[in-house]
Amino acid sequence: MASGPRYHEIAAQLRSAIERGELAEGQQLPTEAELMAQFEVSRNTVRLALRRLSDEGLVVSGQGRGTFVRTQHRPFVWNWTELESRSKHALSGSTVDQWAVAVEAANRDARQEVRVSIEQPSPEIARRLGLPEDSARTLVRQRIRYVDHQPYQLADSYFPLHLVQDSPLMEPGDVSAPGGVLASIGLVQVRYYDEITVRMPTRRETELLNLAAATPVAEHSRTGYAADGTALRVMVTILPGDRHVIAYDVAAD
Amino acid sequence: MASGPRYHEIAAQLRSAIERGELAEGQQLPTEAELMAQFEVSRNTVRLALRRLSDEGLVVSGQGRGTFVRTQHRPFVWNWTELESRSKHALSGSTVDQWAVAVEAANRDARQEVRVSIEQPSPEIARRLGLPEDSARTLVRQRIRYVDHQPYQLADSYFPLHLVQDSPLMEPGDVSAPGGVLASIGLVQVRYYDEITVRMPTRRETELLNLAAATPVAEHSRTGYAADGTALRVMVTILPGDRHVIAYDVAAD
DNA sequence: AAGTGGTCTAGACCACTAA
DNA sequence: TAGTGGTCTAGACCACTTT
Repeated sequence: MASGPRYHEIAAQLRSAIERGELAEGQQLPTEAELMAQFEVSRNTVRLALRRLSDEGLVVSGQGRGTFVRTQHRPFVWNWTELESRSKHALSGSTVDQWAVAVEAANRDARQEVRVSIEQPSPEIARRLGLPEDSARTLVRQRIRYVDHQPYQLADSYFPLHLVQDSPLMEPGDVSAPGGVLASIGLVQVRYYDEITVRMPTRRETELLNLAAATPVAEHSRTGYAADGTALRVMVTILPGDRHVIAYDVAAD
Repeated sequence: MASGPRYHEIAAQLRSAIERGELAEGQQLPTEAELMAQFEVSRNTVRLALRRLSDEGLVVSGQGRGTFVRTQHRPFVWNWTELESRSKHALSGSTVDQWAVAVEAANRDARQEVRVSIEQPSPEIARRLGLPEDSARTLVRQRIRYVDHQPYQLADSYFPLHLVQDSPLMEPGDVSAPGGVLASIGLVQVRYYDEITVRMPTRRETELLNLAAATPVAEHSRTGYAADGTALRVMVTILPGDRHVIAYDVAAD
């Protein structure tokens, strides 16, 4: 049996039941009391086993409700090769955010809360924007984005302040323009550099995004450059793993 | 104080000490016995607090050793826009795997174990390769890749069997050729489609990659296409979040 | 009101690491 | 050998959801 700890074995049996489909998605697992009786162990041992499954993202527990096999969100595919050009080539002159366009194209409800502020950039942001660490100031647009009224992602944009002074970007609330807001004030991005890291969410992210236990996030940061190589914008997006797929099209040269 | 559970408060104090740098990277936290005395709680409560920090990826515990502030690996940046062309344009006619080239360019030791087999593809792989789900057969090359003798990533490639029959790809062990192995047998990839998802590792991945608790992974799948639109290859790479950064260059059109 | 998981206690022995 | 975290027990009360 090569058993190891008791709770590993209990977790293995439950995991196997889930993988065989014996416990279907969304179905309730036996209660802790039932598992105590079934395996003849203490409650703590049962809870260790359930915790192990929860750490693997297989189950979720709710106080007063029970423990359930985790259900998959329908993930949203973000193709970062096309995302920006979508709004640029949009036929309508609508003043809707490009993100909202993509979401509503999938027949889902899009909404976002925007907070605008002026801040001294973190060393990381300053580095990406090619700004001096000390004196620089950035315009920050922090958004919380909702799809079908569920929090979906965080997206914070950083602009060198001197480039966007007195532009519409400093207005609170959604802003947009045909061809993109940056372009409308003469700042044309010709290329992007994207970096993606994978990590566990911070407590703040867990609360803002209402994340279930054991839900990792992708931190996607896109730096946009002008033709002369100047960095115009950094956008840092926090994408919960249970509701996003990140996609790219790449030409082999 | 808005306290909530006792162990949340204990975790918050320790977290704050870490963020302030009072507890530096790699430094040992107070032992569980010390924390019991300091906060006047039972051991279980201390362990709940530590577990909370461990779930956030902030600390790691080792039996018999203690609990320590987690140290950052030096992450490896994978630029998927350039990765494939690197070997294609390589000056040397060396027979080294393109991945190994990239790693050794960073002055690190690269090694991989390769297992070759012929399998019926999973529905997901069959879909990506555009093969019928039932009858199809694929050549599978499963690799475990090591950097400086530490497991680093898993990379499984899938080829439609009829395309690579009797080719060098069916040899076990490393294979390569100037310009790429696929190209050397007349299969030229002109574009790729990449998808990235973020999730917790399976138990198997945890063990193969020797992952610390609360280490999420990126699952990167790249499908390569010929000029006529035929899918030639799917490569699924499992990248642990604590040692990888994924990068892309994107042209704004 | 009954039943669920969440928090917490007090104790015990075990497995592993380091001195 | 001493000290660490890992596993496990038995019991209690609390917070929340459902009926």
